Order: sequence, then structure tokens, then C-alpha cells
Amino acid sequence: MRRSAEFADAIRAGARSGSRRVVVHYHHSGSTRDEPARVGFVVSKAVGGAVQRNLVKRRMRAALRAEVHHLPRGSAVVVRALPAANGSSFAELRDDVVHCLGRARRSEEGRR
RNA sequence: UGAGUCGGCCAGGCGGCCGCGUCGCGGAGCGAUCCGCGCCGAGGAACGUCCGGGCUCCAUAGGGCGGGGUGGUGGGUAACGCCCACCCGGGGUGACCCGCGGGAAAGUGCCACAGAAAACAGACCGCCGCACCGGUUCGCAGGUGAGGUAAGGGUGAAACGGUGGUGUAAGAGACCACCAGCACACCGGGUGACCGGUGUGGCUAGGCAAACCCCACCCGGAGCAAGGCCAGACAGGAAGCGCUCGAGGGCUGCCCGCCCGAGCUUCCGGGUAGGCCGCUGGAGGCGUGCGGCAACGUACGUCGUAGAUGGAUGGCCGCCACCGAGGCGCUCGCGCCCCGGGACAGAACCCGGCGUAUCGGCCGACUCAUCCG
Repeated sequence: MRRSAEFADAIRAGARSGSRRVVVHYHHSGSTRDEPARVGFVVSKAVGGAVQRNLVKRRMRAALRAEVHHLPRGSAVVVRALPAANGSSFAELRDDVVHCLGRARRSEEGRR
């Protein structure tokens, strides 16, 4: 995702699941458009300095890379990092992201 | 060997698997784009955004006032509030370090607390003679009053030169000698800040200019969201001012001058925030020679490769070095095993500086102390 409108849609319309380190928003826009799954990251200054934020973002991106192929087409995922993400290991971040993604996805699919 | 001073440099290395961005080549597709291969891909501070430039736009960047900045001297530089050398003051045995270092004898203002008094000085104690009071062992001691006095005490960051003498009731640059310091003149040295010497003067002149101020020099404004091109969207309405007797604009304020000039301002309502250029080769790094004490300049040779835009340069693992605890072995300073650690920090138009952060390590020059020859 590259546009703020996409982020806003995914966060507002989608289902949410959080942990101590991250919050995952999942949204499926419906079967109208046949486009690949989209992923976005939000890492605010509350997490830390530029170096820490970059590292968190890169680890989350690496963690989600393995999952993105299992996502249905037309879905949108936004991962927000919380301040506790700063200093976490890759394994901790990956487990949180995967776990929360699963819960959010089940929640949204149950709603429909 | 031990303490220390100054300067420079590095910012772990190698490999495997899976990935990212620009560019080039090849291929697929009408195209958006995708696939394969290859090159390159964060820092010494990329940071803070505190100065100085380049670049872009504002007509060409004009004059005055105001405002801001700098502040020993000479040089370096595109420029600087930076750097180098020197001067002066202060600190250190020394290498060396520190200084917001123009003017307080142009003016105005301020100087807390303490202290009697804090700036044309000032009598709290003390000292001194005089007058008066009562006392008296007739030497004087005490008290009161109007005075004299800055030599002594005490306060303070700072008390209006220091030492010795003359002088006096006691004292005082009141006067004298020497010393310190100041101003002026002359001589000598230095490009200069300034230094050295001689003479004269008056005896003395406190601090703060990061208080106002004065002096010298410098400064037009805004910034790559500069600026330009392309594509695309919508819907206008009301009020005020103005159309050569001119609104408004030319981006800190005011005045003048100059230029542009037919629209501008406010309110309500509506729409868009996509792509490309700018965009990385520049006062560039390194080496050698020459000039210079140095900063730096110059000639020649050589090396050149980040360019993202929800913002790439990564994720995981192994091995080897480095540092620090612990254990074992012995030939006592090495070997083996195991655990832990590796900082500060992420380009966004580009340079020159400054400031700040930083686990550690390496190199060079110099100083002091001690020992040996």
C-alpha cells in the first residue's frame, strides 16, 4: 500500500487484533476487484528513532513475506507497531504478526 | 616502566539460503508491468539544523531609516560566527590548555547579601585634641557633647595604589624617595595586534557593554514542498475596494525611487493533492613535486558509479578474529572448554564548517618522573 486512503480503508473497515507489540488490521474489499493482496506498515515515532523504526519495519516485512502468498486476492493488511515492538527479536515479532493476522482474518470472515 | 599532552585513522571480516531499490542488457506483453542476468547501493557523525555558500524564483536587487550579526592582529577561503599563525591575559613543573579578547578618563543605567559606607565615597568600633560632668592615691581613668581622622579592626567578589620616611593633636599623596599602574611625547623593533627603552605629567582612574549605547566591518527576501512541464477535476454565489485621479503586487517593518498592473480581499459552497524534470561530477578524493612556519595554494598523474518518495540498502544462520567473566590442565604464561558482549546512529538538492552522541581498537609526535647503560 502506498496511499493514505488505502490505509484508512483497511483500518476503518477491517477487523482488528492486537498484542503487546503489534496491531493487525485485516480487510477484504469483497469479490468485486481481482487484485493481489496488499500490505502496509505503520511505525510511528512512539516506537523509537529512525534506526529502530526501520529495523522494526524490516522485520515485520520479512515476517509477513512468508504469509502474503496465503492471503486471498483483494485483501488488505495493515500492521501497526506499538512502542513495545522496539527491542523485540525477529522471532517475537513474527509470532505476534502471524498470530494476530490469523485472528483478525477469522474475525472478519465470521462477520460476513 | 609509570603518569600525561596533542594529532590522525578504523567503525569487525568471510560465506550460505531467502529478499529490496536505481541503472544497463536480453526476453514477454497493445500497455501498466513482469521475468532472467549483471553493476552499484548509508555515516563519521548520514544526527542537531547553529552559521556560511552554490543553485532556483522574486523586474535589474537601488537609496535612507530601522533591524540583525560579527568583534585582539595578520593570513587562508567561494564564504563564514570556520581554520592557521602570532599578540595579550589566565592556568600547568612541563608537553600544552583555556579566554562571549573593541570602547567603561562620550553619555545614561545597575552593583544582590553582608557591611558604617558600593561610587562627585563613607565615621560602626577604634584613634586624636577641645569643652562640660562628677571621681581622684593629683599620674590619670570613665561618661556626655560638638568636631577632626581612612593609619588600625570588622563586612564583602570588590573599600579609592604598596613600602619606608617627613609631617601632625591624631592623621591623610598633604609632601618626598623607590616600586606598581595610567596618560602623553619621543626613540628603536615588527605588515600589524603589540613589545622594549627614555622623558614628562598628575598622584590613582572599581566592576558590568550577554544593560542601553558608541565605534569598525558584514547582511535584499524566500527556499528543492525552490522552480518548471504534463495530465486531470469542479460550480458557482454574496459583500467591499478599484480600472490611468489606479486597487493590489514585487514575502520582516517604515519612507523615497523604480517596475508590473486589472483585478484584489473576506465569507459561504465545491473540486484536486497523480506523473516527469530539477537529481546528483562536486569549491571532489588520493599520490607526488613545488611555494608557504601553517591553514592552504598550485602543476601533473590517478580514482570516479546511493538517488528512495508509505521512502530501497534487509531477514535468518554458520565460521574466524576482538573484548570480558567462569572452569580445567600444566612445562606458570600459554593451551582447551563454555557463557556473554560489540556503541552512537539511517541519505532525501548539494557542498564548507561548528556543536552534540559513541562499545572499543590502532598509529605517530611530544612532556614529566624513575631506573639501567
